[in-house]
Amino acid sequence: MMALKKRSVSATDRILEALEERGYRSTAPRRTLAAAIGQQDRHFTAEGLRQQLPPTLGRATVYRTLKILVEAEVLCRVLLEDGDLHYQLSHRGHHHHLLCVHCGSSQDLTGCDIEDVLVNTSARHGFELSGHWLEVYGRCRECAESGAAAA
Amino acid sequence: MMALKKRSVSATDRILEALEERGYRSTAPRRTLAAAIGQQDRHFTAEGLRQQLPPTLGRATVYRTLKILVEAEVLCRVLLEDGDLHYQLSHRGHHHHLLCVHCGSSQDLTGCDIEDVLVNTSARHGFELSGHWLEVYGRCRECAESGAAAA
DNA sequence: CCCGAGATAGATACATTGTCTCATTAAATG
DNA sequence: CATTTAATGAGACAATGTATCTATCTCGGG
Repeated sequence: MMALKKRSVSATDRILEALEERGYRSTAPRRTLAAAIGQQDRHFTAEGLRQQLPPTLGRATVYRTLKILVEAEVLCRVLLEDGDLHYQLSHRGHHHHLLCVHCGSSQDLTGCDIEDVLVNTSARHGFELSGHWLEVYGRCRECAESGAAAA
Repeated sequence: MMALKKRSVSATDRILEALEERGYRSTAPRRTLAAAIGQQDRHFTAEGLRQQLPPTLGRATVYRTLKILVEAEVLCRVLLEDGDLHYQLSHRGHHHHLLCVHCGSSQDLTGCDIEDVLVNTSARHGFELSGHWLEVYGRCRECAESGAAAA
């Protein structure tokens, strides 16, 4: 039999590779963290992640590592509608998220022309655009079709 | 002579009216707060505002009032590029901000078709859009023209 | 004009999320 | 395997906001 899934493997490995590429040492705490992050199938909070880790793993280590991984673009930060900051695995460089407010899933927003619209609109204001932050909230196809109560 | 400016007056009044409309009582702390907010010409933080107020005005009161005003849509929250949360007077219901990373000014982003793009793009993902959060960072016309160092 | 119900204020404890310091430990390398 | 230096974990500290509680103030009725 062939392997049925290799996602969790590759996510964990991708994290470890990113650390190595950047010259960070391979340590037991980081391997533990990488494995835990690789198992997340939703966006997660720093504290939520920490609860899934051995309590011997220091809080500072969790935050330090998350920060490194965001800088390495392996993780991206997700701002929920209520202002909560979550993290999730990042698949591309710059992208946005469609966040389902009902089931908590998220999809990457691809093939969109938002960047162009922003550039044009900003230019009309004489504004020289350097960056932006966008989060989109709503209900994913599954939740919409299952007739979940509207928000 | 006619009055040259009535902006600060109307901003303060607008805040007080919004409170009254919603059934909140007119109290001395709220009037003080409204006056202080009316004088801000930039987005501000809760703590920054507090420093401009008499220290007898409790911290909880500042936060409580800001929260009420955001709910009343008199103020809106602005997320800076570094993650800092600021507040500023809101002029319209739903809108976005062009935030100058150089001088700290902000303009409202109007006459844009971002909403349409979002609706269409989301629909392609089977996503039923209910809301979004967008902040745009860059340099305003003045800063761009004055040749301020690029970010 | 005063009273009483209920909203509000301020003080302060607490909560959350994250950063900093520092002594100790562990990884990489010759 | 010894040395160098990054990384760890514990816990103090910081920033920002919320919850609790009692005293006070506002507003409407009498």
